[in-house]
Amino acid sequence: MRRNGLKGRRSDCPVNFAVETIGDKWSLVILRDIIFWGKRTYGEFLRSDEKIATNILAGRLEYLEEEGLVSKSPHQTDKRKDIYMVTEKGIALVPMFVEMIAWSARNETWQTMDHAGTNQQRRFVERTVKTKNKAKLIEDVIEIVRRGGCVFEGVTQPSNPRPSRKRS
Amino acid sequence: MRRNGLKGRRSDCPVNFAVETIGDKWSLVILRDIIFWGKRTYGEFLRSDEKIATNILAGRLEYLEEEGLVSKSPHQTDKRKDIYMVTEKGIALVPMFVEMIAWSARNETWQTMDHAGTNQQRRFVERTVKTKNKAKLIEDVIEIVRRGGCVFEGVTQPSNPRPSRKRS
DNA sequence: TAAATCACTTGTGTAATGCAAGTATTATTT
DNA sequence: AAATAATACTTGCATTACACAAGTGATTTA
Repeated sequence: MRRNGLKGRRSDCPVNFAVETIGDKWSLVILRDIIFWGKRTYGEFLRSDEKIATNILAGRLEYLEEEGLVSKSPHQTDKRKDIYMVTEKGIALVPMFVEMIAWSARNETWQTMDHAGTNQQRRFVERTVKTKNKAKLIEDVIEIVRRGGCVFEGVTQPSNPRPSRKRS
Repeated sequence: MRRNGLKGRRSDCPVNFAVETIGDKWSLVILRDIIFWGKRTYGEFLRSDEKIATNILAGRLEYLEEEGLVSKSPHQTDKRKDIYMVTEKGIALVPMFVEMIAWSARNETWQTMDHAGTNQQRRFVERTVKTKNKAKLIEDVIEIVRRGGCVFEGVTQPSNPRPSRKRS
């Protein structure tokens, strides 16, 4: 295999590689929206609870596409929209997502926050903590996502209207 | 359990919680130094390959202590130094570290970088990817760290001399 | 006891992120 | 058909995180 410097990274450490590649404030949140919530369009990402700014979202989607973690393709019927999907490279992050969720769920600070989630979410989070077979859980999620599905089905938010300018 | 708002977080999502809590450019690198390399002092962290700036390191150590991920205690014999150790809350991140390492190791961009690591490192990275029993690997690491050890033994870097000011 | 080490702080510059407003294109409503 | 609305952005500016260089005081070593 032809090796090629540090590619602008601070070191060759795999922990550092992950931190530098996906350790910003938004990349994993966007991938979560796709993998767990089945969101696929710019507008759907914008409507997430975390309220990403429009310019940041545009930049992160461009970055994730460059990194090969998501793919972008035109919407079949609506020419205004593009569809963002997670690639195999992005799906490879599922084990990390599961451990991140399990860590948060075991963290007292998270536990003592208010939670507004559905039963479906609560059950999944609990499963990441309690399962005796994490590999199976991870495989299940990967299979669902490979088939074009997502972990929590049928719950994308409707859009809010925007105030209109009066005509001249 | 008494719940208590979002504690300044953007949402109640466990993925977002992890991103906001440890998703900066340095927290996980410092914890890696403790858990994997057995580093314990400010100076040892400074000498890591990633070359963290002195002020950033001071800030991150303070933050990690506040979050309860590391503990700080005076050095037994050298009054200039403090010893930083990983707490149980920090040890709980080991499964995430293992999956991060496995993800990077399976990522082509990382694979085609130059690697200067030791055989010990290479074997560990390979094990995260190839093991049939990830739970065992994780338990092994946690046990070592709980006993005050680290994954890669006996390899902390010596310090470099600093140019001296002449006396008046 | 001078020099070196150590764990920082301070000052300043740059990069990432955040907010509000605007724009071009396409879709929908009247 | 024309107006309105929706969608996916961009632009300009403010703020926060991180980066670099140079110090400082306490302690240890030569």
